[in-house]
Amino acid sequence: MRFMTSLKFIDVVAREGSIRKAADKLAITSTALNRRILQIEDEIGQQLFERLPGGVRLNTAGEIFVQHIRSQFADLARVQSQIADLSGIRRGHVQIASGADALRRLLPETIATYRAAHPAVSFDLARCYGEEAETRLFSLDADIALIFAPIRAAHVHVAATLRQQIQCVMPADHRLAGREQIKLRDLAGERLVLPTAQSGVRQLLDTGLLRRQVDMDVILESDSFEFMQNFLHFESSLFFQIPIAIGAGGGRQGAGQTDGFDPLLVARPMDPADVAPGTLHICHLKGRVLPVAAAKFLDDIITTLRDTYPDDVDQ
Amino acid sequence: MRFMTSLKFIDVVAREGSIRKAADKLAITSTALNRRILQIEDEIGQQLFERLPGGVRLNTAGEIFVQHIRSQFADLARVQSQIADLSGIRRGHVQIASGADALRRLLPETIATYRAAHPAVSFDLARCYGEEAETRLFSLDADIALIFAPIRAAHVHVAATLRQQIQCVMPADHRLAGREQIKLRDLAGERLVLPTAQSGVRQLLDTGLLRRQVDMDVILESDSFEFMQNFLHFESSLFFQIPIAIGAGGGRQGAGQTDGFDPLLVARPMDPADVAPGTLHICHLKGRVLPVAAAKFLDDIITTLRDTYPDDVDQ
DNA sequence: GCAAGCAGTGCAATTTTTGCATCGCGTTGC
DNA sequence: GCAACGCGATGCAAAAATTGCACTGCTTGC
Repeated sequence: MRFMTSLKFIDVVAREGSIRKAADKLAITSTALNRRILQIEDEIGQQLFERLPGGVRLNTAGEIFVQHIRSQFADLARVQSQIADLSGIRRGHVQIASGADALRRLLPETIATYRAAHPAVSFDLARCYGEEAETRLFSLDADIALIFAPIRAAHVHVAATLRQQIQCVMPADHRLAGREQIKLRDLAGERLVLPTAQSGVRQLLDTGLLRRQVDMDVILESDSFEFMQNFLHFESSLFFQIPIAIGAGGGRQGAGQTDGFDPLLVARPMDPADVAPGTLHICHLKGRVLPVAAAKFLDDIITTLRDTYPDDVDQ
Repeated sequence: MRFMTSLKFIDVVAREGSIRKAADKLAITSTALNRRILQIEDEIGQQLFERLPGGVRLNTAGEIFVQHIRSQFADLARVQSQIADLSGIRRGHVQIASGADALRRLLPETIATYRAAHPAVSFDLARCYGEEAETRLFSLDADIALIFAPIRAAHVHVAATLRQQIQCVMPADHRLAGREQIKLRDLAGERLVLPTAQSGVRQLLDTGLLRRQVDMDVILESDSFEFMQNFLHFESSLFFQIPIAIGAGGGRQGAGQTDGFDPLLVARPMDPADVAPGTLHICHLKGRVLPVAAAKFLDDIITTLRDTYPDDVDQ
């Protein structure tokens, strides 16, 4: 897109915080880039960057302008996908910011199904925590965000929510494996593997644990569910997941064994009285018209979730 | 704005319907313009124009793309005015599509007041009838529209409305000048000067006249209120206006004589039972964020109207 | 069937953009 | 406190793009 290059350049400089670094990334010389920026500032009639000894930084005008640039790019993508849609084949690119939970099973499955129907659509998955996901929506680096945590920013529109009760995952021969539900006091003396403090699952657990003085043995913290799950094969301990991450059916949350999930492990729900259910938020930027591909995929996700967890989806 | 020229070119070609005519208008050769368009079509990967023997015409993809281009321009204007606002002085340009009614007194006064406070803001006034005003909003050739007629299109957002009773204007010595209200049957035998059929005033009159079989003498039709008003100096007759066009105060609609209005003429309201009150709609494009200058002016207009006609403004 | 008007194209002139070398400036590290 | 470093800015020549001219092929209207 030749007619967008200058704008793209500004965006990159803003992200890199330095003309030279941005020039490297864009494979041109810093002088060429520098002059393009000077030229645009001249045309706008306003400085967009503060010149600092270590590089450049957006000033207020620049912030406004860069936000405009990003929305132009997002809008152009939407228009292109709309135009491509005219020819029957749906083309496009969908950018998703998601927590680790949804990346395990929900998104791989949903994306595969979607791509089977629309092979010309490509995807970009960024794993991140709640706040970063919201930032990505705002900077238009993500079309859709799946956040298992409260929504903070006002600019986020929640298209649907899914209630999820935290599951306790353990070896199939664990002493608690027979229980229908796990209570917090059952965890006393157990070896626990917990997600990092930023994780929504962890925050819900912490809230529950704060109220009750349960003496526990936290042997490990990790931000990788895959690691934690595999760790259980080597040392008998407990870790925590939400159903979408293990593919557990909604109605029969206690079913434990689920298709494709590790056969040596079982999942048992925590008692809702002890640990409150969390909410997965499926969001996009408020006021934004999504590209057709992204809009349709958003639809698909919500439909999939409603089919799987008919009672827990709200819109 | 160098980085927008190619897009501007496409917009002009779309409007002109011919590359050569557009090239003339843009003061470049048709070959240069032709190649820019071919290049962009190439970059988009899609034809935007159908080539006809007599010129070019947008195809569906082109329609979508041109709409995108126009919204980009409008958005750029908004961003620029927002950036200019940072430096304290409000700059900008406000484009208004309005019926003749509001152009007579309301807009001159309101714009003058606004410009006294913000001299760096310029205005563009296009006189047009309801449907064209809606089109202008959609093609982003107008930021704000004042329409004294029903709103047809779904893409128009009505920010405020003003009820207006049609006034009958006559020489001060006319036999009806003594009446508080004019009834349709009073018009029997009178010489009438009517606005054109497209006018909202005319449509309301016609609706009223249709129900009653009043025999009238239409001696003149015109789309110029100024002409009609001056005509009354030479031949005693009646014409019709709404209060905002003659600056009549709201509560005392029967006051007749109003500041600055022709001293030889008086205005008397039509009986609402005979001719229904009309509605002035103050609108902008739905979903659009107006530039600061336009947004503030819209505010000013509504405030002015509410001050003048406290009981007749709805929001 | 001929003139007029249209979009598209090859080629040379022109304008714009780029890269190199270099400057001035502020920070960092010894 | 001074040298080295990294930053953005600038003069100038090379490279790349855009442009204008002359011309083609096509359709329509007279």
